[in-house]
Amino acid sequence: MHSHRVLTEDDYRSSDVNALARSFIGKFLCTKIDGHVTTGMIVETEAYRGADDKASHAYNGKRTKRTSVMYESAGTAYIYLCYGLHHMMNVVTGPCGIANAVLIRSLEPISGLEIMAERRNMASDDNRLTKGPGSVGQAMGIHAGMTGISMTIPEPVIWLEDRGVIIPPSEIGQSERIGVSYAAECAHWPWRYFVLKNKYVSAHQRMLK
DNA sequence: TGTCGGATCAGCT
DNA sequence: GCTGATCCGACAC
Repeated sequence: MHSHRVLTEDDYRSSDVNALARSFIGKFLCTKIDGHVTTGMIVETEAYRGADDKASHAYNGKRTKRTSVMYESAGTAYIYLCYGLHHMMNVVTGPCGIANAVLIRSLEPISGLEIMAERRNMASDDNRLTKGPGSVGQAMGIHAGMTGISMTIPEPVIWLEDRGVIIPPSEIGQSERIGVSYAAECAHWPWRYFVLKNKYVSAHQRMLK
């Protein structure tokens, strides 16, 4: 119950990015930046599949300076700037060279609430502290300059932990992904996973079930 | 070299 | 519910 197992490359290597996105629900995202440790339990994720997913930055094998990180080994952090101000935290998954990724959209804050609140310029009990991917990046001190770093090396800056928390399948909801309406038929793929009724989950109104 | 728009959020109304 | 903030990557020219 109180084991804190850091996820290893094996935990990220499955080619089933949806299974991984679902499995990350209830895991813990942790950062240690300038000596400040912050952690939060993951309550919302989305899967992106490079090969055939028009919502993915790596759709159809697209490779640019930014997206080259997505082709790195499983357990690499892919972080990019969105709308010029939001730093989006993704975990590269799947076999090396397969550009799958899981976007971490929301956390339930667990520790380091004061530093999170300081970074967010809001009260530590505000439920917007780690709600939505831009908020997660800001609260955790994650920025695009960190893209490409490994989450599986010793003493990582960003990592995931399994703390033995099991979210029952009946408490996990599924829906279309947020903000990808441009992605044609892929926009409707139900590749978003979230903890039902959790107050840190974003965009409740778009839930399917 | 220039233009376009996005895997968003907070603060209003 | 609406809107401004804010900027770099991607691609057209």
